[in-house]
Amino acid sequence: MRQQLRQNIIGVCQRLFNQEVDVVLTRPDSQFGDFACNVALQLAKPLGKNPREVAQMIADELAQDELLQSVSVAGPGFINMFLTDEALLKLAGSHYEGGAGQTVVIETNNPNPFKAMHIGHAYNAITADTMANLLQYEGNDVHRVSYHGDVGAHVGKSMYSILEWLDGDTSKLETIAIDERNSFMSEHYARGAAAYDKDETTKQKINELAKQSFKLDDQTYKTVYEICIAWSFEEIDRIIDRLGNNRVEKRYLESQANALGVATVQDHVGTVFRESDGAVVFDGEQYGSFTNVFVASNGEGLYAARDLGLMQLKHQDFQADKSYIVTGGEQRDYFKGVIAAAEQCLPDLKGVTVNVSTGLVKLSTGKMSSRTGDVLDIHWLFEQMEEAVEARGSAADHILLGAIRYEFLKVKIGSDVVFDVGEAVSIKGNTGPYLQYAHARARSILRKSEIQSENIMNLEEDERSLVRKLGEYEQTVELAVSELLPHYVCTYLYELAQVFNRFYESNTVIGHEREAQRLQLVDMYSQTLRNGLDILNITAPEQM
RNA sequence: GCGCCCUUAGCUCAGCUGGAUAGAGCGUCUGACUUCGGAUCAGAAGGUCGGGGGUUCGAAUCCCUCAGGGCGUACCA
Repeated sequence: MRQQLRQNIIGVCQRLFNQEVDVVLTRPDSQFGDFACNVALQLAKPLGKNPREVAQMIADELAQDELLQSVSVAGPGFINMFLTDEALLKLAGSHYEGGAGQTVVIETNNPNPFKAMHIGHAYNAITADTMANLLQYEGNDVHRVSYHGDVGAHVGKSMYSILEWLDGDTSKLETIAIDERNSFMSEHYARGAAAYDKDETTKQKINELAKQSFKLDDQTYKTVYEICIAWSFEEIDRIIDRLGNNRVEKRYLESQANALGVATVQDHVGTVFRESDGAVVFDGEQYGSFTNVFVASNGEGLYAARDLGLMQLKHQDFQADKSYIVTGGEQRDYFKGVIAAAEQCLPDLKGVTVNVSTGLVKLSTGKMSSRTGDVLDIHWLFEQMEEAVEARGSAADHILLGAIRYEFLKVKIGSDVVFDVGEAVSIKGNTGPYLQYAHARARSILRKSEIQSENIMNLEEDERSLVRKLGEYEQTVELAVSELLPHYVCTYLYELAQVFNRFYESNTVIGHEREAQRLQLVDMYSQTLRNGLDILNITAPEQM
């Protein structure tokens, strides 16, 4: 429908001026029209004509178009178009059709075991999972995976503290209740991290324990390590579920990726990599990165080498056309280097891996997630949200979820998120619960009416503005999908709900002479709302 | 030092590949309720789009420069 109009305009320009133009239909202020385009401004220069004159010529031709009710020229040479009611209704009823049909892998969460999940992890997981939804909407075969650091320095730190606490008696672990495990782990990590900086002997000891995470050749170590890993993954699954995310179909571990990554690096020393002070490094400067160590001078693989291994594991499993890795912005330059190195070692993977970087999560109270403070523990967030939701008289889990998810998703990926608990659950303004309430309200009207809806044909003024907004949905989803940015959907849904609430404020549905027709509008509206919320994995409730 | 990112209303953010009077929410002030669910709606105040140049018919958007902030810069992940 939109494409048809676009083609018609291209056709007109072709006929009139014999010019190939790229027509972009924009949505102007509603006073101007349903669509606008600026082709006349583009054409004026090559044609050597006055833009308004060109616009008028095009407009005169377009006036014949059966999709259009009226066409006018305004400003410097904009062509403004109003659709016929029929065309507008058709547009409102159309759905975004994808069609990419590629195979895609995306990491939708990657918290490390032995550490507590914090708000940053939640943000990352929600963002990535919603991106995965968008990729599915596009028609791709999407595989959600995760990747976790089960080896290395942080494991050494945790193990140091835990082993010291156990003092040889591994059965002490059984005394830790399920809901205490998360804080148990984070406390020991914090203690180990503190000990690491204390003195040289402890540091050596922890480094040794970190090494053991690769080998697991000590029986006590192995037993404790495996229990803690299991706890961590149970906890991660619980939190992922609670956040409303989809589970992953495959979980990758750094320990699995390590050997393959190191071998790949060793195979390319002298060509892609070079040796320096006994370590193997990649010079990433020309790729916007920096010189980065892939294999340490002691021969052990580092994070970068493991990423190289991981890319190959994913490729073996899925042969994906695209592979998305969603991380914090601080890893942006790092990934430029790793991806450049990977493409040189593994030509099959050229153009496959994409790193999407998110911003930091800050709290409105001013504390930042990079701090080690436990106030940013994910459970703390849940508690805060629960309290706030209950204080407003609604304790439903899906409202809490809608509030959290929407608060994260409404900001553009890449900019920092300032998370304000009070605002997120306020149920007023641009929030998840506002949209959920809007949906419940619309459904309530549909339940309450006792007559059948009828096809609406011509539109009254207020009805028209609602239908116009509904007609923007398909374009919005297309934009969100093509740029992989969920916030477009959020912004649109909020505006849609506002438009409806305005309509509803001054137009009755039930009992009105146009009740049957308006019921159809309410139905279209509630479905659009639900479809949009589905993309965000936010429940559209029947009532609240 | 070098590199990347950011700077829009008091606060938190949008602003669609440069386009028409720069838009929302929160907060503040003023209104609308025997409510088809007021968890709503209407209105007001509030902006030299960090500063300065440039390109263009036209710049919050592109280029240069300066200031301020964040992140990254070799064996952490």
